[in-house]
Amino acid sequence: MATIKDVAKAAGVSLSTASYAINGNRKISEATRAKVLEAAKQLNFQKNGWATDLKRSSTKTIALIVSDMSGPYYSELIRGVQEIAFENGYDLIACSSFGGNESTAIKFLKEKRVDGVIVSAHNLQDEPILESARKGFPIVVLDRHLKSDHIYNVLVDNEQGGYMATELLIKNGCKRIAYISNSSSSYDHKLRYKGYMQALNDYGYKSASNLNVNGKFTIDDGYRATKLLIAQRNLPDAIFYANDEMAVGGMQAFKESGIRVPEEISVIGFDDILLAEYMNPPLTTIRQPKYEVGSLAAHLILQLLDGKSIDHEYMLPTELVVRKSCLLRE
Amino acid sequence: MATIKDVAKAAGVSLSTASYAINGNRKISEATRAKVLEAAKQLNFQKNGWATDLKRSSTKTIALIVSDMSGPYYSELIRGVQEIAFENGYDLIACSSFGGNESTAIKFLKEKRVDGVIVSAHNLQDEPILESARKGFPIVVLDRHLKSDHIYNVLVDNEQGGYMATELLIKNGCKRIAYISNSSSSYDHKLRYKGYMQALNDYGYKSASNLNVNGKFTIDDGYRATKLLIAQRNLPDAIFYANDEMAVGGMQAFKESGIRVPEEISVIGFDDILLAEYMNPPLTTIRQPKYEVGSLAAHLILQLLDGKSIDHEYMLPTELVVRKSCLLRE
DNA sequence: ATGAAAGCGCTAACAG
DNA sequence: CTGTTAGCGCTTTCAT
Repeated sequence: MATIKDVAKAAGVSLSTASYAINGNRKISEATRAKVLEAAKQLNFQKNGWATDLKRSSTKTIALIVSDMSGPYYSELIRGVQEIAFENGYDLIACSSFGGNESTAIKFLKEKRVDGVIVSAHNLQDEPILESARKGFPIVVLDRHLKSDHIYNVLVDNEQGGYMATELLIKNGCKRIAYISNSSSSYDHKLRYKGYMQALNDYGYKSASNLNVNGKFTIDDGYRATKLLIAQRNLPDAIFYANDEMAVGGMQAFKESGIRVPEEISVIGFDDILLAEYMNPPLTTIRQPKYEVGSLAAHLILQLLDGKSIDHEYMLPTELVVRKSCLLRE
Repeated sequence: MATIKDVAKAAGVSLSTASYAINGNRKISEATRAKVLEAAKQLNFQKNGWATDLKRSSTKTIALIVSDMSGPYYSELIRGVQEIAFENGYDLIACSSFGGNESTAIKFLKEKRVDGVIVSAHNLQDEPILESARKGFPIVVLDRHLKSDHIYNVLVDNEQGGYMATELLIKNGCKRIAYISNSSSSYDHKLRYKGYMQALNDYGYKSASNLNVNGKFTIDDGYRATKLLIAQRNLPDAIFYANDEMAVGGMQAFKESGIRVPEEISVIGFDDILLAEYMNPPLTTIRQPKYEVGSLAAHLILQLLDGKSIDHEYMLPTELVVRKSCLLRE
């Protein structure tokens, strides 16, 4: 691949002249510029942006690390980050933490210099993140609580959400309310569970059943967990799933078994993914302000890059979205 | 931020020794290594991976460019690329072409050196892609036909898909079949349309109506286009939407207007996004082999990077997925 | 086993 | 207006 050196040689000018010409610096004469540009075209020259960044000591790009670039969950979040970054002349690149400590994510945290990083990946441990935080390299973490000088937290009030979900079920007249989650519960899921227990407690109920399956909060995991529950033949009258994807899987399982939602069992999810609205029946759920989380995170990074000093913790509320998957019993 | 230079100084060794120690080269004595590592820890040293890449002339990462990182469409595709890349020790980063010629995408094509690029973004013009193609920098394009020495195409047989969709409708007994798409039709959408017209022709039908809305193939655009069609009060008995998202919007419009799908009107989409299966009624559609496209693209990049010489064009078939949104009329 | 020095591709301060 | 030169942070050959 041709370098700027080759271009300079071909055009018969010095390195710097070539550089100036290519970057449109005005002190180069039209004639020379044309010569250089022509040579560049001939050689099919493309500049190596990382070399530029190296020189400039800034990449003008921020990285977003997600646990699964391909999941339905991240859509809105990404949009939030994207828009803010773009408006401010920053690039956004996303990479996944698929592969754990060997993952691209870790490399971006530790090696590939970007100006800032937003981390939303529960399958990443705390240490690599903590170790990566350093002055001049702002990190915003989204789904966990991490305290460190150079780490900032954007949190969603999962506990409140869990509480609201459970309370709705209770007020609807459900007596036996189960919670289905994942055994390797992440920070936010633990809080949802806490909210669930709190509500139960406040109203003098106790947990009907509390199923933790191994898995990754996917549709499939929800399906399997629910099948298990059905097989045990002692169905509660409502289930609070730790997230929408699991709820979707659950509803599928119920449909297959001829159990009607919400007539026979109420279902509530968490997140409000796109799918939720289109389910049959439409899924009642707790909405996370995903777009807001994303754009806030981007804003914070930008402010930090700007040398501003800001709070270390931000908490955003959740919102109950009532649709048709929960029955009002009398 | 501390550099390796600082570490070397702090440890009282030379630059090269520090580098060797940090990279685990065995010719460094245990004592020195320990000293260096200690200094690195003290200074919170993190190496700059781009500098390494610059030196090594390889980044071991491939970039995936998509038109909308946040859309529901790309999930499977990304997974396909991700898995293959990861298995082969490559990193994957995704960036969006949001912002057109100023976008991060263009920078990755032209400036930020990665080892290879996969492009799936209809909102990017041909030129920047063509201009970026050069020896030793493989580009695989997914949603368009682009001929150039260093560009490789992975295509899905959209025409066949369009044909199958239309044929199903015809065989189901629909007489008046409309096609709803986007005016700025991209390459693959044109082919879908061609398949549609071909089928109509083969069976001696003609197009009932052919609505092109301005927009971006989103749920919302489908909704608006359908509302328009409804307002015109001369509904066809089947609609072939250019993609699932538009079909979803269409079904929403029908529901609001009290028009029953499929009893009063049959609906078919294209892509088979996650949502399709969960619609009410479940959406009949044409499946694109998204995962396969992604993994094939990744494989190609890897082979090219390996110096192998391969075909320039690959065509994958589509598949009809019959669900409940099309009525069998007699 | 360790260090000096060249160089990856680029920019920019300085001199002319 | 153009060229010389130092240097961004790192690896690696070659000497010692």
